[in-house]
Amino acid sequence: MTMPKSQPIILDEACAPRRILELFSVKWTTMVLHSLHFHGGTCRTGVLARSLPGCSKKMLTQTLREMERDGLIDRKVYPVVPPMVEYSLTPLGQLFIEPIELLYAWGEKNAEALKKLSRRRTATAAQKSTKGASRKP
Amino acid sequence: MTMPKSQPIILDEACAPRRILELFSVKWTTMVLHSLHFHGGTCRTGVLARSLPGCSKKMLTQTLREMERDGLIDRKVYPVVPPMVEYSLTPLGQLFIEPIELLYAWGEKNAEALKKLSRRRTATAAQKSTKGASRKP
DNA sequence: CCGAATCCAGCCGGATACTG
DNA sequence: CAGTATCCGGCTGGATTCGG
Repeated sequence: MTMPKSQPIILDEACAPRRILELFSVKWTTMVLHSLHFHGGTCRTGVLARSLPGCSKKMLTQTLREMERDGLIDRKVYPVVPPMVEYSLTPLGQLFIEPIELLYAWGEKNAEALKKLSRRRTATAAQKSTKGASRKP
Repeated sequence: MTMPKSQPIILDEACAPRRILELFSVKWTTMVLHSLHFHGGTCRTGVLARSLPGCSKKMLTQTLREMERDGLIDRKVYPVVPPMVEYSLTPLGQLFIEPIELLYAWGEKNAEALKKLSRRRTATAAQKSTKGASRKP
């Protein structure tokens, strides 16, 4: 009766599940959380960096800043020389460990089936047109 | 003995769990899978589009193409007019439904706690320098 | 209704150099 | 060691237009 004939919007931008899927889609975030957890909930910048091959220093710093702003991690600077900085999971960050580790375990369990997933550049890499370069001759 | 003193790389680029986290980090992919599942495993482009507010047509098409290439979905074109195209989950795609729905449910269950996650632009939006624009006046 | 092609501003993200 | 600042090529992705 009151149901409109059109399809309902099932992934409203504000709903919690969608925000989760979006958080998971922020590059490096889940991996940082996983790595932090793996190291006991706290670890230094360098260790974090070394555990994330493929993530540049710049990317790592940016990600860490964002995560700090979002309340997922804490940053503690020790006034020593050479400098030492430790990142640790906040309670909110810890909350995410469960689903992340679940996903992680699921990945291990299904490693075989997942080999079929071939290339995975980063995202969309399909709009290379046939032209190459001619913009400003 | 053979263990090196340095920290091990725990998220090697080739390991299955990492590839999963990366797949989840590809914008729209999990949402498309979820939406497809929600609609019974198959649905038309338009319905898909309407269920993903915030996703432009172009993005949707690109994502669908990538997913098709990766074997996550199938695309079927009906030679009718007006055109009708249906996308459906492949067995590989179906495999992902379980963890995605788990995550989805987890999000609903923890909706309260997740409200703390404030802004979530898209990813990194922190490198705005102080300068603004002067390149080519 | 579904999608391809084109245009193009704006950001992404690596490399590098520099501070403390 | 940790982080910032700057340069800058190239991809991202929205808007629009055309086609069946």
